[in-house]
Amino acid sequence: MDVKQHTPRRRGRPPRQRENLTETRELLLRAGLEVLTEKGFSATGIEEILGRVGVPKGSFYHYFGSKEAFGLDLIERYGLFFARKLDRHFGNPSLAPLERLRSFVADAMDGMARYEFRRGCLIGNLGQEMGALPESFRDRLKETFEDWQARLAACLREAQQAGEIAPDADTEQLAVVFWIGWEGAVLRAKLERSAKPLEVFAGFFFASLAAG
Amino acid sequence: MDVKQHTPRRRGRPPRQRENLTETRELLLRAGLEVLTEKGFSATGIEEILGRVGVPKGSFYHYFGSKEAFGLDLIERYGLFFARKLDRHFGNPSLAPLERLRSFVADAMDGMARYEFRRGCLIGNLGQEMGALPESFRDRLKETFEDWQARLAACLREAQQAGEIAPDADTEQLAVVFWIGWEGAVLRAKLERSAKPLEVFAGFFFASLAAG
DNA sequence: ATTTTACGAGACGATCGGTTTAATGTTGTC
DNA sequence: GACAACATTAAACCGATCGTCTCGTAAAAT
Repeated sequence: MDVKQHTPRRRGRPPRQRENLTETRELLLRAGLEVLTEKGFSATGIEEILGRVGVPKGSFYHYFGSKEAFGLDLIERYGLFFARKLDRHFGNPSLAPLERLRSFVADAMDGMARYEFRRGCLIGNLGQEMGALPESFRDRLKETFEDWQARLAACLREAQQAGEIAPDADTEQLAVVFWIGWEGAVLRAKLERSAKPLEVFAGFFFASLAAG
Repeated sequence: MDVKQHTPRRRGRPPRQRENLTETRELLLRAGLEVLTEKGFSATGIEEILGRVGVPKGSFYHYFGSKEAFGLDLIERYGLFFARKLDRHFGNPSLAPLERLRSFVADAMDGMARYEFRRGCLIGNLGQEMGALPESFRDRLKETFEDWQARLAACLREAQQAGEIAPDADTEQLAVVFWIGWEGAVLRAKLERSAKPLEVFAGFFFASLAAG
């Protein structure tokens, strides 16, 4: 032991650590998100994504190990993106807790309208497709929902402390219900190309909080 | 006018009118339903369906004009199958109206459990996939949802007349909400391979009816 | 018997899927 | 500047896809 461990000083070009690994790769992920939220995983070919950013096919496997790895990356990325969005709303101190949820709803409706209700939720899309997806996706998708649920549950607890919802309400369960219904509403909104389903579900949810 | 319309008596082998038109064709539709509720439309190849029933490829295009036509046929078929199921429950005179809805929920949960939560709802599946589907599917899917909604709304009206839910409740809207949330719950049930999401959503829905 | 139609069977072709390969470009160190 | 290591990509691979095509057989009319 104790071989000369003192920096073997490898020859040749060193791998780039950061930054530009966030260039082409970044573009691919961004384009992938756009297409997958619209068409799903199995229905989308890798070439469509490549084509959008003008990257040749051979390059894909330089940046990602496989389509599956690309998908997993996308899930994590989208999960974080969405979690930040939630935090932005749920952590807004200038609104009452329930108003924060309302502001998220309005924001999400806006987001869907911006793309004419063609793009949905990546996690919901892949969840539905799960029967045709690599099994490795399942846990990631579940975790993502659990993460979102936890963030919403925290917001609902605040609402409870503020007296906006009944003190005996099960905020944990309510958070679960919200995401179940919300994903259903996103699905319908995509189908009908309308914000109506989102409105209807959110309306029902808030009304139930008030009454229950 | 009034040409001799009296059965031109076509020559050749007549098409099998019934029964056996419910043979190969029927088998293909049945198998198609199984696969599509599990994997969706785009992820499923026609050969997998053929393979399941041991029918050679050439036969497919004898019975169906295209994969798209097959899908449309399947939608109609599933819509009717499900409508009959709804009628069976919602028309059950031995139960109070709301109990009828509960019995449907129990039945549907059973159905999903029977296949270990691998198969979902065809209409929901295709709705989510809409971004990658022939546009002809959209109207059929919407119509199917509207049909189910109407049937549920009728049941809810009966519940209202029976005093099970508030007299000022908007039964039409409630029916819409139910299917939005239910489809979301089916999605999650498939993802988690568990009946929990179905229970949770149904529980919330009924609680809201009681309170609201 | 012969025609006409229904149905079964599978090869075929064109295309497109994800993936691999080997070659080319690039940027460091020696 | 030479060369080693890394970055990038062109081109090919191979299997699967949907849909077509032809051909063979079955069955009922003429």
